[in-house]
Amino acid sequence: MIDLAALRSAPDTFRKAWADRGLTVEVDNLLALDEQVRALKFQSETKRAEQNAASKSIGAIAKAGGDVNAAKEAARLLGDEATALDQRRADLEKGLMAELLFLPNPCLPSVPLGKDSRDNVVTATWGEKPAFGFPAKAHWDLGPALGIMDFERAAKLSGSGFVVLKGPGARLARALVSWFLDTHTEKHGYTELAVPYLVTPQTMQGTGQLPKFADQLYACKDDDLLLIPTAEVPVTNFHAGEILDAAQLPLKYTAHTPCFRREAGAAGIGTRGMTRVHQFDKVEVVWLTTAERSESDLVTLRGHAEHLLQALGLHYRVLELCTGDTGFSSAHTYDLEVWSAGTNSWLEVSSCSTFTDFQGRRANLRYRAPGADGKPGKPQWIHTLNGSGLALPRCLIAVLETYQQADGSVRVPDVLKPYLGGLEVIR
RNA sequence: GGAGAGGUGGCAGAGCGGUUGAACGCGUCGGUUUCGAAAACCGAUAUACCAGCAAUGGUAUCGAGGGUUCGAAUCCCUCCCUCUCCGCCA
Repeated sequence: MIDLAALRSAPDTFRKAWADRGLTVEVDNLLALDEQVRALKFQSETKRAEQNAASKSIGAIAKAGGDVNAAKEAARLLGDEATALDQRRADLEKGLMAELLFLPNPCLPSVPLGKDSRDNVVTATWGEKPAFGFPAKAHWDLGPALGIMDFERAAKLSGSGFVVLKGPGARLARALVSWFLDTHTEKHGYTELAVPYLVTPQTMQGTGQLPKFADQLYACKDDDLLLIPTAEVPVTNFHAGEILDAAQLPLKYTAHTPCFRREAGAAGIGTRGMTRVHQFDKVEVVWLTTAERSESDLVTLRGHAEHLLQALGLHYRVLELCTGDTGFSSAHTYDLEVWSAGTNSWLEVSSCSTFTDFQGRRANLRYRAPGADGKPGKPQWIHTLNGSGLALPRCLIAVLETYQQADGSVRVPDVLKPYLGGLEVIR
């Protein structure tokens, strides 16, 4: 959620920021609505103050044994007026909020301008495309042939967009999760969380999935709970409503969860195999930090995700997303894309973003730092960051396709061997 | 799921429907004292919004939402959560 006070003081900045995202926002309407809300609020509060004063005097009159009926009637009228004004305020404000919740976070000024993914900027590339002396296969051929990946039986269980991993395939996925988590907690200083996969609508709103992206979420309607599309949701909201001590920051959390996504409207686009499925595992990293350091922390966070790809020996590139392709809640995003040798294409395995105070405001995440005079300062909004570290299916794809051999077997990357009981080759 | 108890400020814990935004205590911060510290004493210690240069004033918030009333932390209803016992269950 954007800051209404900021919108008031610099409407053109927001207008331009939203235009850069390809969005036309009727800023003047918002401001007019805001003005009405504020005026009504002032009026109703003034009335309420008069009523409170009147009520207070009734107590004194009654105590003195006087007649209280006239005063009661006067107070009742004041109360009715205040209620009427406040009702109008509440109606208008509800409408205003409903609009605000649909407005995306402005991108930082440094973000490259652009319309869509074609305008994203490649800022770095690591490693090289693996060279094979044979035609490289895609994972949807390699996996089933090795007997570690079963799409047909998955479809029998759950329909399209699901996969069953089997034997060494299942263990390889588990190895990746374990190694990711161990690396983040032991080398990068993260605290691991194991969180609920079902959350309330309120929680979804905190990170920005609701109200705008309801159609992408699986909902358990009988219980008013939704399946998380990413660990970002429960982890970022973990401290929702709290005022943290500045000395605690930054808080760095990592969590492994399955992620559930309806992928409505995505059918047919890069959906073959397990590149885009309705349920996948992911290790996420989340930072709660301050405005002063959120941008530099984003680079650090991205480095933690990159470290994993490098240690796995996977060829990847870093994209800086343009204004038109940056996600709704994000102000600045780097994507990491790994090379799929079997399909000659790049696959997004991580998206690292700073949300500035956008989620902090929605989730009511604040911190307090000592002021210049040493006394506790005013609460400030927390800046949130997150990144995949990393998304499982596409890492699995990249590992299989990168480490495949002529006979269809797959070598196990060195860092994962301890997690696979020393297994060298999946065959 | 059934029965019961309860949800009040950072914590602990009071609160006849009427100067209660909320006692007392602890904690925290500032000051006095001290060579320094402890102890003691004094004072200050929620959040948001609105008006104001500011001082300050106003409104709201005692799990959430409704209701009764001139007035609700206090009464009523609904819901949520926590705890205890029973049932069920990985």
